[in-house]
Amino acid sequence: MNEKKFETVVAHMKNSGFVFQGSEIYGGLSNTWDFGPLGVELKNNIKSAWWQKFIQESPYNVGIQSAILMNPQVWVASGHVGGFSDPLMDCRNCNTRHRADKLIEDFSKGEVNPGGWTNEQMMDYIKENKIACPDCGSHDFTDIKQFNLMFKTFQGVVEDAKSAIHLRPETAQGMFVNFKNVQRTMRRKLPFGIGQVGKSFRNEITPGNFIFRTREFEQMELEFFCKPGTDLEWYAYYKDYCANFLTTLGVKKENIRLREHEQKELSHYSNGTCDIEYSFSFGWGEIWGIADRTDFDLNAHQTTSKKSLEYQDPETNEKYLAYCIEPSVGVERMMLAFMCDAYDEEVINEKDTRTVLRLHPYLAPIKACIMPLSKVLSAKAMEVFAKCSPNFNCEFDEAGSIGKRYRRQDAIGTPFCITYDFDSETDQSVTVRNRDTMEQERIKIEELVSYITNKIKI
RNA sequence: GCAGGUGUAGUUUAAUGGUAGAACACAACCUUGCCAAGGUUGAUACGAGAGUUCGAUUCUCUUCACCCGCUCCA
Repeated sequence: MNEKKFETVVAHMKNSGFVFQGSEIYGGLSNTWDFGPLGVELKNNIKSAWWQKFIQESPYNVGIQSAILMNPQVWVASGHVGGFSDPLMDCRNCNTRHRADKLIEDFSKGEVNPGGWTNEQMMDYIKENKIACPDCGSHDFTDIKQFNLMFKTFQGVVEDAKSAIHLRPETAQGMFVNFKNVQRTMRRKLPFGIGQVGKSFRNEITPGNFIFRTREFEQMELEFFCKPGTDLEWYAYYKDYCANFLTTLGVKKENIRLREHEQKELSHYSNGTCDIEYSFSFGWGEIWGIADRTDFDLNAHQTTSKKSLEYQDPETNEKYLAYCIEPSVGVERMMLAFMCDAYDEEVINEKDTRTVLRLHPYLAPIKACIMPLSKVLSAKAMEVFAKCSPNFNCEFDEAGSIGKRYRRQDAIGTPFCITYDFDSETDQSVTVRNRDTMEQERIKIEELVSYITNKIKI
């Protein structure tokens, strides 16, 4: 996607009620975004599509909702406390940023491991060995600063170290720590999965690209547990399944690719990781990460909590830790991909273009707009609205010419426009116009709800 | 966080050391009977704060936000 189109899509989202800048009347807050009336509908639809496809329709999977605030030990076990804190410093000469530990590792060709060092130790080592900036060769570094990806806050009224807790940087750990609870209460046998949709928080050093990388975001994660040895099978299955999900709901095939991580890129615990990337204007951006995490997480929690998280196979009675396949996706990123591929400007003639948001009907914020052909028909048309509104999200519009009202709905992705005209009273029917085919159909008012309902399913 | 650029109605923009015009969009009324028609009227802006000045949207500083680059990976 080219930059100009991306900017157009972003402008359209801001102008039509999908996204607003966060805290706008106070001058905003860096990289925060509020979702407007249309944005929240779209997001909700994306989330319920995911829930339907990954939880509801799956014979294996169930959902949970775990707390955002978790026991600090969770983040010790997951590696977020130790591993997600990077010692960073800037080169004053060329304004590039570097990880101090990486510079030292690279300099010593892997012989020195600064893993447990303090900032002072690292700084001393860099000065003693005259390590230069890899980009410009100068020696003018700022002091090392620790960046921890997790937001810190305090539980209780006293702000002391004992009550310090973190906002979760991912939802996954909520599933791992509830492995036993879910398995026991839902009487699950392997394989089974636990899914969750919810907010996560990361104090990103470099957020940006509109809603692509923000510090507060929403994830849809599935932790799918299976018997060791069957993991690669499930890994392959979910790669396909996730890609299909995207294309079914309107992402163009040519705009996504599956990028398998190379061996050296893989985490030490992973048997395979694959990113589903979308071609944004700023390059290929990851929207879905599918990883074979082996038994790393359950093992880590078992060790740290000293509670057994083993599964006892009911047939063989053997005990083992389940392996885990994790497809993890960001709601906002997915939303951005859907918006980019849905946005279309149809040229009618030299002077006139029609902006159409070709969102999948399931995702469309508004499913139908009911409009009276003339204002004298408003009261009758309102009755049609009242009939529809309990079943799906719809809107009533009587302002402006009929053509203008069609265009307004096209621009926000509404798949159906329902016109109540002067014949409607006598034939008890309305005209339903389809956004994509532009075809019009005469539908009996009493069949209207089931007609629309059938067309907005996945 | 560092370096560079930007900041005028909802959007796109014009002009100016003497406090702002326009187009589209929006609202009301008239008109209109299935794809952005027309008319009348109306509301809405100099990102915020401080300084220089008789006076600042314009000059200076600070701050905030946005865009581009650097380590990130939903």
